[in-house]
Amino acid sequence: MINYTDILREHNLKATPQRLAIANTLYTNGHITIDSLYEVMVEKFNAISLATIYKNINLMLENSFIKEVKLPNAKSVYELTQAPHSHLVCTKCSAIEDITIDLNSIIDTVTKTSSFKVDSTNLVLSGICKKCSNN
Amino acid sequence: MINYTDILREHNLKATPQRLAIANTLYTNGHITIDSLYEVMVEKFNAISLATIYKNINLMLENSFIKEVKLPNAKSVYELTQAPHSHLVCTKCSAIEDITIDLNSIIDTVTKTSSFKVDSTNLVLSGICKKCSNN
DNA sequence: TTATTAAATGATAAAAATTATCATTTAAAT
DNA sequence: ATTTAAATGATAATTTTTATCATTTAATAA
Ligand SMILES: [Mn+2]
Ligand SMILES: [Mn+2]
Ligand SMILES: [Zn+2]
Ligand SMILES: [Zn+2]
Repeated sequence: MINYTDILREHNLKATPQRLAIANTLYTNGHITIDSLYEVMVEKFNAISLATIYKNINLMLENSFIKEVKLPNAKSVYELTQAPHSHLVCTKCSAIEDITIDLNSIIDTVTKTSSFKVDSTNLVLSGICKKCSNN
Repeated sequence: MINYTDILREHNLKATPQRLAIANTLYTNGHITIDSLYEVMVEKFNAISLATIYKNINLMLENSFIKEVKLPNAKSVYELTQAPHSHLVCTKCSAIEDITIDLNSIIDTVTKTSSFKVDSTNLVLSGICKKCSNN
């Protein structure tokens, strides 16, 4: 159980018990949908409102405390903001893995060939994870 | 005005006037949201139902006649299925450009370092387009 | 052609997802 | 301890998407 009080405040977010729990849920689960997050949160706060989940997710996104990951053929998942990274998604078991890939050579090529200035990247690779290729 | 009758049928879709119009709208506009597509379609069929748009978009996705492109901080856009390609999105003017990038070296690296078998890629690069960097 | 039929459409209701409102509570700063 | 702006929970409202169903129509074959 990590204490996210200071990090929340650094992102201009009051450190409420609900937000601390959201942060820890994201830390524990890695990537989670709104629905799953709500389910987990109800365990911890039996009277929490779904509106609180939505409001906090939106605020946390605006303040870059979390990031949204849009996946093909699935609902978005949310994660704590970390160093930029890409995602591997298994089409069999839906597992999501983080992976750090150096995209600089690609960005350079794009810059040269299209005169488009790349600021950020979003890469999702779909396929079969290690576990599923064995089973 | 391209005639999409045969191509629709190849995808097991009856060539209705509404579907032919959707296909041509996608061909003309390139990438379009559900809302914009509906607006354009109402011009051509003043009594078209929004349900028809949704049902056709979903069917066309299932039959791979079209693809969905999920963008950061924006609604999904839809496009006719083409050769796999990536997207450039301008954060100033929201313009979307197609770009073909060879990702094989990246896929190879991922396969070797993570034993994950990559089947398909989804890459969106955000930044400033040529037009916006000049203005 | 005309007849047949499964599928598509449009109108609408229903459901699901998200946001707005507001009285009450609370975190954070005095 | 007081103050206050913000957060929460309850709920309504809105938005988005899907389901239902009577009617129409595209595709096939007589
Ligand atoms: Mn991640
Ligand atoms: Mn495209
Ligand atoms: Zn798997
Ligand atoms: Zn631009």
